[in-house]
Amino acid sequence: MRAQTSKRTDARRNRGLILEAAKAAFGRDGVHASLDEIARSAGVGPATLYRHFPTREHLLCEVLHERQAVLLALRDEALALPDAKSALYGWMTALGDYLGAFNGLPQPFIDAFEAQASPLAVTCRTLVAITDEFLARAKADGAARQSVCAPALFLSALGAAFVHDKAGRYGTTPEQVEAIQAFGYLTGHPAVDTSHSIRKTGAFHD
Amino acid sequence: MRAQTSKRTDARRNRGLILEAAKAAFGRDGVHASLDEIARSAGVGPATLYRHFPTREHLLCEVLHERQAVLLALRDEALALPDAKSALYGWMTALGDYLGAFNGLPQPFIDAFEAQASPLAVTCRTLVAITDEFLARAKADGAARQSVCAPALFLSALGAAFVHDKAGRYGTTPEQVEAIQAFGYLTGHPAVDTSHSIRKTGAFHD
DNA sequence: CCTTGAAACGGAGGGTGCCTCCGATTATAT
DNA sequence: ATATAATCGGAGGCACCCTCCGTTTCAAGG
Repeated sequence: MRAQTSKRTDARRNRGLILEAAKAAFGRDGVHASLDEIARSAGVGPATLYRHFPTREHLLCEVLHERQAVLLALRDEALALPDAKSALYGWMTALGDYLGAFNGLPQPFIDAFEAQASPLAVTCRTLVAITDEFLARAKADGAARQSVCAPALFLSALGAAFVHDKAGRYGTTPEQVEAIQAFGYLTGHPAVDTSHSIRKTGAFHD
Repeated sequence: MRAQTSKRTDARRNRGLILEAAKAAFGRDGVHASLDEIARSAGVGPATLYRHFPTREHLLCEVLHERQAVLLALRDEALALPDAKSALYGWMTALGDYLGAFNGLPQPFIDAFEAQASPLAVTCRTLVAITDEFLARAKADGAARQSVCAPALFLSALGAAFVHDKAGRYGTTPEQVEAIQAFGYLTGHPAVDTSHSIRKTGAFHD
């Protein structure tokens, strides 16, 4: 959250140049864009980049801040919807768009999930928390299944984002994938949602 | 499918050594394991590895053959089930296990999806075709939603596999993620399944 | 304006991984 | 036993990541 509060003007300037170059590179080449190349196109040495952003995740995190503002605006928009189901669906759509900002973005999020040291981890937790808000409201309204939990739903969003833009290549559409995420591929409900026979691993195992 | 049909015995021997080393390395380090390291641990030079397997995907594809036998056996097992829903669910579970064989395996599959030159592309198509069999039967039985198509379902499986083993890290379980994949997170059905008002992008947009 | 100390810079370079030449080696056929 | 063709593997080029350290630049104080 801290802004470019550095003492020297050249440092602030370079920081901005690097962020600009990184935004372009991540957008063009995905999250695995070469950091040396980013430094080069920003007109700074590699060491300067690493001094400002110790890891790729730090850089990525800062570049994402702009997109996060959009995401939070969409959250507010969705929160204002009277229908809990539409609100949750709207949030999940916005989340999907956010996670599709750069090619390969779900991967660092997954990694951050396990390494809480990553600067993305806090973002991760925030997104799960917001998801939980929408989910709780939808559950209370009967709009979401009772057995869904926020972390799993967030993971599901990561998985969907992972495959989202590849749908066109194989005779299907992103909307189809989203529909499976939202409504499943099977008909009916899992056993745990109907309070009948709560066996260990769901209805159809063995 | 062609076995080790090479002219010289040392070539066949090396091929086997490389496959053995690769299986261990992929299992330990995931699909991004160092190829030079695999060659080293197999006791051959890097060039030998690349002569036998021009790309990482070729090597991966061969290593996966063993697992594919298991997968096909599970398919037969599922095909024998009288219930179409259990059959489809069983297949999706088997597919998920297969895709979880090595850490990061979904990524090469996604890549193969777009580059039909990859040796994994044919595997990809086969898996989609099998998925389609189970899906068609389930649809006819009313066990699967009508608007689900096999490519989208396969992509969904890739997405689920991508996040599958990370569930434990964040207070949820793989089963939760599978449940969302199978039954969705929302209640009810999408508009397209009820033959009412087929608008372009589903029920909850805008 | 000049000095001066600290902050910031960036080139050089070490480590690793990918992949390919090409001279050396080895298997097989005659 | 020899010839020949298949196979091997080390060396090395290239890209990327990241860091050390001598040099430059800022800005505060005289």
